[in-house]
Amino acid sequence: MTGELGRRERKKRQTREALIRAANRLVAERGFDEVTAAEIAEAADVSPRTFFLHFDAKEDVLLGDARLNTDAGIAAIEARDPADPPRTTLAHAAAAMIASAPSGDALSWLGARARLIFGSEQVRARLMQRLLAGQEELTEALRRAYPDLDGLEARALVGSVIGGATFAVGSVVVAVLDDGGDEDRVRDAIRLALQIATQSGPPRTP
Amino acid sequence: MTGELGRRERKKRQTREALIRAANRLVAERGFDEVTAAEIAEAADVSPRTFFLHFDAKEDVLLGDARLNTDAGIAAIEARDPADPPRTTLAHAAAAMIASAPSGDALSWLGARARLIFGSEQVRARLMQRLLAGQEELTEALRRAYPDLDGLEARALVGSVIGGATFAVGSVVVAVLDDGGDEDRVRDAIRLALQIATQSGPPRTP
DNA sequence: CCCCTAGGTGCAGTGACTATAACTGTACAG
DNA sequence: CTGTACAGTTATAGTCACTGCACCTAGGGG
Repeated sequence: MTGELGRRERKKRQTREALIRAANRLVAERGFDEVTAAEIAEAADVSPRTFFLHFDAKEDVLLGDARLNTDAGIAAIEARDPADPPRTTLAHAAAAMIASAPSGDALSWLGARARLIFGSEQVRARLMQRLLAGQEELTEALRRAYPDLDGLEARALVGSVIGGATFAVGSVVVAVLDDGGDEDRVRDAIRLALQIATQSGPPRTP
Repeated sequence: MTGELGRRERKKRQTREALIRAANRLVAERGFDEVTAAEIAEAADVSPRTFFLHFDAKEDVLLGDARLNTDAGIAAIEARDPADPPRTTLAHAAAAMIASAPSGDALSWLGARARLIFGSEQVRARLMQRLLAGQEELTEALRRAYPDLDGLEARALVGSVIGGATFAVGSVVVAVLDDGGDEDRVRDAIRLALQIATQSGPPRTP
């Protein structure tokens, strides 16, 4: 067992990569709805059945690994500044989840793929669903970090911050893309949305 | 043309009501995934095709009218207290949207149907998707109410508050239902989640 | 060299959703 | 009262996402 991967594992990855590459190309050319899963498989030169052995849903081929988002969020919670209140910690977690990328600069990755991900209502919805699914684990992580927190309160906090950040980012990205915005403007918009979503609160207290 | 509806319209409503009743009964008995759209149509004594003429998706038969949610939110924004900042106004809108009911006491209605709506991941996801779809109109309403607000900022604010409230409520409702909670506990949990989601904000400034 | 296993394949099936064309009762004009 | 336009419904026949199953083949361990 060295760090190297066996031939089997390498071939599996090749197949997966081929599917991702084919999907990105076809969807960029024709749009998500105009491409069938079978076509993606065909373009990657594998059987249609194989597509669904690698991805749980057609949308997932554009979204990377779901664990990645959740793990990034959990890591951010565990790396919290002990002085921060839960909401602030969660704000960092939300930013980490939304920007989590396979490698390299996260916001660049997201900016470049924003058109693919947010260009279809279905893919957007699937992304939301996946972030939602990760909430349970995030709540556990938050309660570990703040043992005094009530269970329902923790859930509400996690949902509030994660959901808020996700919707805020989704909304501005779609708007910028509809306006013909390029990768840079998408990145700036994401930053703005995260800032607004996580600063929160009425200015002072009237 | 009095306030009365013609026979045609009445029959259409009867069909729709029959579908909703059949769906509620079957789903309560067997769960959302174990009921096909064709079965609901059969139980309502209409053709499967008719089902999809009344509802865009199988999930929608449990969710009422999408316009209802959006309109309730817009109404809340238009009825704002001029002294409130945008975020506070949006908090009211979010509460109105989530609790909007066909008639009568909203939270009771939601509490009673929570098991049906939040009992299936698919239905939950569809609800989120619909709330998301209404964001554009809410943003317009918000900008009408606060003309100085920047477009992207308005979007981020709407997404942040609506998404936050939705995820928070969804999360706690599922938790309470999983715990075997009854209608009353669901109502209380919704109230708590809305409060946490809309109070927001780290104590002061970082 | 052999055997077990995991990735991949082919096939047949389920179920959501749709396009199309036809049918039926209602409304309404004349 | 009658002809006609049209909305709601229907039957038919799809398309497409996704799944279960039996099978094949190649990797990798012994």
